[in-house]
Parts: sequence; structure tokens; C-alpha cells
Amino acid sequence: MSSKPAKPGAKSGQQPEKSLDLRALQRTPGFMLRLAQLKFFEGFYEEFAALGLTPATYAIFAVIRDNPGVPPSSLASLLRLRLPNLIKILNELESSGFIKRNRSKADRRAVELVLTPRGAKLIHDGAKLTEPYNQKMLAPLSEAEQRMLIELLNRILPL
Amino acid sequence: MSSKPAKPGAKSGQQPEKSLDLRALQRTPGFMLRLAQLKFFEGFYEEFAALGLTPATYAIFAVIRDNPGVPPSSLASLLRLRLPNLIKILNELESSGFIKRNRSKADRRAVELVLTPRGAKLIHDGAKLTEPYNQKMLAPLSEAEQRMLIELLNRILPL
DNA sequence: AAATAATAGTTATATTTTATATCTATTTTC
DNA sequence: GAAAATAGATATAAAATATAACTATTATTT
Repeated sequence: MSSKPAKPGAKSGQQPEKSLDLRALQRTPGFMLRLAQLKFFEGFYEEFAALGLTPATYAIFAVIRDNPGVPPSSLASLLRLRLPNLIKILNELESSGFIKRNRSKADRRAVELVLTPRGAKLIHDGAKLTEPYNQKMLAPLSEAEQRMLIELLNRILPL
Repeated sequence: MSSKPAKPGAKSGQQPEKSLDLRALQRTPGFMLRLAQLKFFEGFYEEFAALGLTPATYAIFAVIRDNPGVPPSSLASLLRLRLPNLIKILNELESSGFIKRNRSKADRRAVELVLTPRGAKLIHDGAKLTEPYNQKMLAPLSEAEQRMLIELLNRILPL
């Protein structure tokens, strides 16, 4: 919804620092991963701002969509969030009518999370923005390279 | 390459995340990048705890080492830190005797950052841990794949 | 050359994010 | 059936990050 400001350079924009020797950091995967993540998150906020989705809520919706009834504790450990912090988000999502908490019949301590129709529509709309967004973030890479990147990331992660 | 996670709704909660369908997130680069970054940072803190280095201070030391006289503003924009937050770190590093601030002769507003001998030794010691640390983090990848990952990250970043 | 604006660095503070400690209700173990 | 354990939730603390405002110097305007 926002147009691009035409003037570069004045603020802390992304003007590459040309004259510095950054080769050490460029060969440091942890540093490059951090920069990449920042880039993706900033881009995400721009792209999904209209829907009100954040990286966290997008992931939450996607997991509940594909795993209806998933409990908060699983969701938290999967997304690497502390349970209390996730609970806060779930409270907002429920009071906004996007998700519903059902008490498990089998174990009444447990909660089963499901999407409401409204939540299902939101993640469905969000999913339509996903392809162009990823394409934009990964623009410098060919299709094969994009698949390669994803595969390499999956290989180093214990998911 | 695409194996198939079984099914969503297994009730008996003995394996937290294993029975979940996470394919959507696994194909989401932004999410995988976040997980990867968390993994690298956690591993970093373990590996470099003895030296007292954090990912941020490691990067700061490396840049000053390779670019003596670099000003705080360049450092901040490069590391994607806000200047006031960087200043706080620089204050600690200087009062601990790892760096020194020199006023520029040409422009006396400007500060030129340099390592003290003690700072140089610290990053030198840190650099010796870097290879084994990266190797551990990237263990599931071959040498060629590790180089490929770094190259792909560099290509998508405007550094 | 004096006034004005702009820049680099810094300090102080607010906001946001993330982690810890505690509580209730249930279930499990002994 | 008492004690321990579990799932979720609330309250709060700590840490990370962002904004506002100040000083000193340099650049620009007139």
C-alpha cells in the first residue's frame, strides 16, 4: 500500500557499503543468514501488511490449517516460541475470530486449535501472496537455485 | 527428495512434532531462514561463550579488524543495527579495552574505530573457533554444498 | 562573516520482543 | 488417595530494538 520513497541514502537504507572489506562476514554463514532473515521479514511486512499478517501469525495459521487440532505446546516448540508468548498471540487471534480453541475430549487439559472460516479465508488470501513474495525475495536466483537453497536449509535443520 | 510426512491428527501425544504436516513451512524460505538463524545463534553462544563473544561483537570485531578506522555509522548500517544500539556495545567494548575511538583529523565529528592489541587477540582467538563451529552447524552438507549455500545467500543479499 | 542547516556521535527513553515464575485444572504415578 | 507431572494460561521480568533529543563540528546560505 505504500509507494517507494524516491530518495536513497539519507537514512539507514540498504545502500551497500562499497568501500569496506566485508569478505570475512560474507563467508560467515551465521551472519549472512541473519541478514537474509531480516530481508525476508522486512519484505514480508510490506507484502502482507494489508492482510495484517506477520511472519509469526502466517506460520501459526499454516500449521493449524494443515494440522487441525494441533495443541499450543506443539505449535510453540515447532515455531521455536515460548508457550506464554504464543498464548498471547493465540488470545488475539481467537478474540479476533480467526481461530478457535476446543477442549480435548480425551484429555481436558489439552487444547485443540482449529481455524474458523474467517481464519481459513485469511490464510487462503495470504497464500496467494506467498508466491510473488518469495519470487521477489529470491529474484537473483534461478528456479533451480531457489529449490537448491530451500533444500540446503532443510538439510541443516532438525525439522 | 520429497518424502511424505504421514498424517495430521494423531491423537496420542507422544511425539510432539513428528506427526505434523510441516511441508508448507518447509517450502517457505523466510521461515526456514529464521530457524536456521536461531540454530546458528544458539550454537554460537555455546561455542564462543568462553571468549565472551556474541554474534554481534564477533561481527563488529571482524569489520574493524579488516577496516581499521571504520566509523560507527558505517558499522551500524552494515550490521543492520541502529546507531544508538551499536554505541552502547561500543561503549562496553571500549571500556573493556578491546577497541579504541580516535577522533578523525579531517572531520572532528567523526570517530575512527580501531582494535587494541587486546581486541585483536580476542578476534584472533575467536577466528580459530570459527571453522569448527561452522563445520558443526553445516555438518549435514558436503563441502561443495556448504560453498553453494554461502554463494546463494550472498547472491540474494545486497551487500 | 553570521546565520542556518546538516552531519556524526551520543545519551536518554520508549517500545517491542522474548524469557522466567507462578497459578489452575486436570491427569498420571505410586 | 496423596504426590508428582502435564497442558495451558496469567503476570511479570529481562533483553532487544526503536525513537527523540542533545552536543559538537562541518557545510551551506545569504
